[in-house]
Amino acid sequence: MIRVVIAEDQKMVLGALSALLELEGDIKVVGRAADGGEALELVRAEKPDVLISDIEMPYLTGIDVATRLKADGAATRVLIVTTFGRPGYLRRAMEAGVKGYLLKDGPSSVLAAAVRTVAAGGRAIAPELSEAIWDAQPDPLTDREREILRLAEEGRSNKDIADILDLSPGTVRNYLSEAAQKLGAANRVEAGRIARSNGWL
Amino acid sequence: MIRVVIAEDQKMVLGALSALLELEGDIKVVGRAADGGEALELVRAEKPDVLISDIEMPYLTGIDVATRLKADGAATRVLIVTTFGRPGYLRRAMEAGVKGYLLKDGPSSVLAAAVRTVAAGGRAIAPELSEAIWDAQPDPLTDREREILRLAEEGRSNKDIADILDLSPGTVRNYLSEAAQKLGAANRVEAGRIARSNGWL
DNA sequence: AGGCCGGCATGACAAACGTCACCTCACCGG
DNA sequence: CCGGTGAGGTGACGTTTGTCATGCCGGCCT
Repeated sequence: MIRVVIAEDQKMVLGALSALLELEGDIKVVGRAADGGEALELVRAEKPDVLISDIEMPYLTGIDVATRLKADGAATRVLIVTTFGRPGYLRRAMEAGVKGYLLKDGPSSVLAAAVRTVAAGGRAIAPELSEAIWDAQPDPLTDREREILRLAEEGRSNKDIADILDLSPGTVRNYLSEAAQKLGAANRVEAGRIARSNGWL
Repeated sequence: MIRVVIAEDQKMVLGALSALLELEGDIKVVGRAADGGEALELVRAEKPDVLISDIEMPYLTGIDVATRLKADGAATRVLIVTTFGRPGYLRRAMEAGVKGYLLKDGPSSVLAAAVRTVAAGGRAIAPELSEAIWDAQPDPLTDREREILRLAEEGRSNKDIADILDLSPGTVRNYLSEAAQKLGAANRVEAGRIARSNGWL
């Protein structure tokens, strides 16, 4: 019997995925979490064979959880199920020691199979992504650039950002200009979109 | 036996929701659609008691589908299940004659109950929203403003937008300025965020 | 016909942005 | 101790935005 914990912030989806897996004779859902913190606690307490997790969750993302479990040296294997096929996400997930990465766009029938594969020590990557990982350039942004870009994305002015980060407005301009160049964008808005679509924000 | 069709573009979630409902003795899933067009065809063919639909779907949104069914004079009642609690969406949904509106954030246990309520002719609105609908101001934007704001959001310059819409750049600036004032925003980016978070884009 | 929009345009001005060259200073590794 | 190197800053310059007042025109209402 494969014991799994599921983490997913949309409770309706969490319940539905549980129902889906409970239909399988060889899989047992031993825990449900609606955010990253809960997921981590549950895995530590239950030591399931597999953690199925979304990426975008309050407080701790699925990748954060995977990173901490890896640091723990936990035996639980992580299977990410997410909406976003962004190469940057997949890359970071792999670096966090994740064993499986599926898209919610994909057929639900593959979920149980992926759980079994991962529980048995294998890997399960959504086919549409297994190729994309090769040409996934690494994140070209520095931490500062990322931070500033995130604020710029929210519609804040250079001065606002400068106040928040305790920098000079000129420095903010420089970082933003640099980021835009790296990303091949004509302005902050486009830069934000490009970075986000690659999973770099 | 309540016959339902489910429309949801994330196939994994579609499968999971089906599984969840199939567990109920009195509900039968007679069709699954992964986009708005399919959903419409299926409902017309199957004439189910209830259509459970997401809003954001390729080609036709859940609200579009509801609008067309209303125009058909179809007996099928529509239950929206979506991620977004945006007042504007709920408002538009109600205007499209939708009978139920749930959030994916809510507990999965309410889904079956909502299906029964709606099938019986009642209404099922997520409690966190039933109040919000009262103070949902109507969309203050004109079509032109909306159109221009959408392009501005993508990082395009006034000149780009002017070329696309065959207007003068000055006019574009004026519309954007007007939209920002209406929305209480300091710039185009903030305006875009505000409009989007209200479901006006 | 007269009046009143709504959609579009212009011109002017200030503020915010994007780009570049160049500077400081702390730190780190020979 | 000296030469990188990297985070942060400055100043100048041109471009893009945001704001406003003003004007034109084609419907539309009465």
